[in-house]
Amino acid sequence: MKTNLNPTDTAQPRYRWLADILRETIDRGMLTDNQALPPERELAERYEVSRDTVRKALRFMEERGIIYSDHGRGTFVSPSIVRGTTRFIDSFSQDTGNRGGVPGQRILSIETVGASMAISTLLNVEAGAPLVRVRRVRTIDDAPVGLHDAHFVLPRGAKISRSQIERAGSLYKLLMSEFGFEPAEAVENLCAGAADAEDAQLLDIAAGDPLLVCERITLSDRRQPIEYCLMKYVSTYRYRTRIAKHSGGMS
Amino acid sequence: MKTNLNPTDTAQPRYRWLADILRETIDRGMLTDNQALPPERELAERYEVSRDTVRKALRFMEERGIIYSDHGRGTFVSPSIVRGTTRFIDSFSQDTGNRGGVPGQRILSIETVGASMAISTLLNVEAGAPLVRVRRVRTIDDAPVGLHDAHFVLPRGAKISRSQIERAGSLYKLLMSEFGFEPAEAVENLCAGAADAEDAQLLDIAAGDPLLVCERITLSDRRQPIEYCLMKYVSTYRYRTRIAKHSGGMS
DNA sequence: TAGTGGTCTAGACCACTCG
DNA sequence: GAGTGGTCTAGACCACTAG
Repeated sequence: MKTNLNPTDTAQPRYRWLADILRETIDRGMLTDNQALPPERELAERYEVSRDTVRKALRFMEERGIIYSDHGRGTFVSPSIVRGTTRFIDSFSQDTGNRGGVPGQRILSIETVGASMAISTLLNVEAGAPLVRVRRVRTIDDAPVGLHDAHFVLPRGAKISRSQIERAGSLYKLLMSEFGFEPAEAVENLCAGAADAEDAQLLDIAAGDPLLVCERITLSDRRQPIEYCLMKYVSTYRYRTRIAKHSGGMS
Repeated sequence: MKTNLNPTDTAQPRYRWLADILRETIDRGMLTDNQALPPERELAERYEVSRDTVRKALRFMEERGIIYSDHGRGTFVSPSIVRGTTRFIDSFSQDTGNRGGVPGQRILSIETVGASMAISTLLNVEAGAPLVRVRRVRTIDDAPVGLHDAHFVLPRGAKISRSQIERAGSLYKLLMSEFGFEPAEAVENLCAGAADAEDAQLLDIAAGDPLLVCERITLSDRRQPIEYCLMKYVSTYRYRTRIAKHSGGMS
């Protein structure tokens, strides 16, 4: 059985390899909205893997909103409205890219501040502990759409500079490559707000205009809070998300 | 092996039964934030199931933000900030209940309208096709917090009445029990908006005040769009969501 | 090195859908 | 009834983490 005809075998599990193949088939348009994929047993035979491995690939894709399976009927391609709606961390650049816009940023300030009571509690540090605060204007096609106000803990003595961020291309890439920052999960809290004078000036809108306010806490792989970010978006900005079925009584 | 000592065996799969047990252990506080669960092999032995079944239970819980597993380290209880943050359909009543508030509603109108171009496209019906439109004020502890404006297709000739909704307790329960409405997935689109005169009057705020605007399209099990709902929330309302790690290059 | 989760297999049987 | 996905098993081996 051990056919080593696995062309993309760069330390990648077989189910991921299969998922990539199926994903490409869909992306190429060979399979479109609500069309059925081949049955699991057929995929297993065709790609010379066990049915369990096929199922793992399918579940992997289902979690990402690419396909869905119905008991007794088959497995189908998710309609395009749904596909790609799953949110991931660092959503701004990704979302913007997905929608064909060019994401950009203007760094307003980088400073070390003492943690406020509110933020120190969230980040699980002592009030007054030194935090790095980075404020930025986010842009899409050079138009300002949002303000990001990020607070995070850096290793003692570590510093961060404007040119470093620009060189890395992204604040998060820099934090990950240089400071062991490894986001695993995040919790977001959205609400409506009104622009104050400063927001208005930076976003080129009027004071009092409505804003989408999003607070985020990012957790490390060990589930320690490592970042708090306050984001404010103008009313043209869209936050998309997908809600999967509540398959069971577990809240 | 077939130990039939499965106390909660009401047509429930074994992995769900195990998940329920583990979930209860956590809810009771026997296991708290970031504490390790017993190893998979031990759970398998203790509960007399295969390791694969244990893993299925753990993945089921992980999807719901209750636990997380780290390769080589173990499986741990998610911190409480994260637990219960996963969004499901019919989020309003659930969220409100979770946060200790009493969800309520005031039905403003129930009418049959012709589908607008925008909505007909989304719901995949012809422009002008008859749709049922239900407008409601949602309340928490009797205070108005949001407006829901739902549009959906009903079987030909079917009608819906205020008393029916009130009897069923929930619009969605009624749609599910009486009209074969079976939501499987939904896509939400959030942005900031400003209250117009009518919004303001209904929500007891001032015109121009910021609102959290949320559009939702609900899909059936066959992934046909069955409902469009426009929701507007006052600025004190919080929309919480969890973002899982982007585990892999698949967008 | 010991212990943990991650991947994979081959086969069995059940539950559901649809003609 | 034929075909589909869903559950479950028993065992093997790999990959990662930590003392």
